[in-house]
Amino acid sequence: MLSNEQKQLVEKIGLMHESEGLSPAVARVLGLLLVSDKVELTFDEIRETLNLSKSATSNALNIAIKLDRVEYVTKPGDRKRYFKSRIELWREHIMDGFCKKCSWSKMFEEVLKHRTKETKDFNKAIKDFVNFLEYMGKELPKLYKEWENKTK
Amino acid sequence: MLSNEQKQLVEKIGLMHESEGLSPAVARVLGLLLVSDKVELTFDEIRETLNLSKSATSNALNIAIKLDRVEYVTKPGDRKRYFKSRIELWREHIMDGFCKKCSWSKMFEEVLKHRTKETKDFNKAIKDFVNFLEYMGKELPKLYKEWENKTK
DNA sequence: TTTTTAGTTCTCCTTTTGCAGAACTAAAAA
DNA sequence: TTTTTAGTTCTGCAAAAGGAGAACTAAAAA
Repeated sequence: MLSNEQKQLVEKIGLMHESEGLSPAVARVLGLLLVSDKVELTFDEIRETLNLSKSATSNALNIAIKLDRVEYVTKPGDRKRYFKSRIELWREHIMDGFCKKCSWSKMFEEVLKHRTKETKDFNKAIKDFVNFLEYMGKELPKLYKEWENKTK
Repeated sequence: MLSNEQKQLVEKIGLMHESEGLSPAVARVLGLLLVSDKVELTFDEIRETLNLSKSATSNALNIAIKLDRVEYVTKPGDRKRYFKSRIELWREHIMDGFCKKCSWSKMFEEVLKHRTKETKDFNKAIKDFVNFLEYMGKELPKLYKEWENKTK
C-alpha cells in the first residue's frame, strides 16, 4: 500500500502533528491522508495501513473530523465512508491559531488592570506586549486578505 | 501573599499556558510571575504561594528557564535566586511560534515531491498551502520589523 | 568544624493517556 | 429472517506524566 519512503513521510508528518499536541494515531492518520496515492481511503484501508485497532482508528478519525482536519464522502450503492484530508482548510487553521494567540492580549490587559502600579518597567513591558498582540491581531487578517486577493 | 482576584488570575493564565502544552505547575509559575506585586520572587515564595513541593517547584522553574520564559537574578550578599518573568521576550516567542508553523512548508513540499501526479486537485491544494505558508513566512518578519520601527 | 540554607535529585505513587480486543449496533444484503 | 458489513462503544491494561516527600549536595554562615 505504501512505499518505504511514504511510510517514513507518514511518520515525519506524524511527529509534526504530535508536536501540536495530537496523539500518535491521529497524527499518523493525518499523515497518511496527505501521502497516500489514493486521496480517499476507507476505514479498513487506514486501519490496515497504519496497523491500528478498530477502536483506535474510529477514535482517531472522529477526533480528526471534529478538528476539521478530515471529512468523509459517501458513494451511491456503497456504505463505506471514504475519508480524506481537508487540506483546503489548513490555511484557515493556521490563521485561527495565530489569531488565538493574538487574543491573549485580553488576558494580559486584565493582568495589567490588577497589577500594582509600583512596578513601572514591568507594567510597561506588559503593555508593550499587549500592544504588539493587538497590532498583530489587526495586521494578520489584512495579510490574509491580501493573500486571498493575490491568488484569485 | 495573593488576593483572591490574583489567585484566580494565576489560574486563568495557568490554563492559557496549559493549552500551550505546559504542565500545571509550570503554567502556574508563569502566571504567578506575571501577577505578583513583587516582580522578583524567591524559590520559597513561589513554592509557598502555589503550594508546590520543592521538587515540583525546582522542575517547573528549570523548565520555564529552559523555555526562556523565566530568568533569575542574584543579589550581593544573598544566596537566594530571584526569579522573574522574561516578559520582554514573549513577542519573540510568539513570532517564533508563527515562523515555526510557516516552516512547515518544507514538509509539505516534500510531500508534494513524493505524491503521485494523478491527483491534480489535491496536489494543487497542497501547493496552494505551501505558497501560503511561504508568503506568511516572508511577510510575518516584515510585519515584525514594521512594529519594531513604529515603537522605537 | 558543624550547621544552615537553597536548591537538586531520587524514589514512589496517583492520575491520565493511548490503545488493543471484544462486545455491541444499525443498516444493508442475502 | 438471518447474516454480513462498517463501524462504535466498553473494558481493561501498559506506559507516561505530574508531582509529593525524603535523601542528598554544595556553598555559605556560625
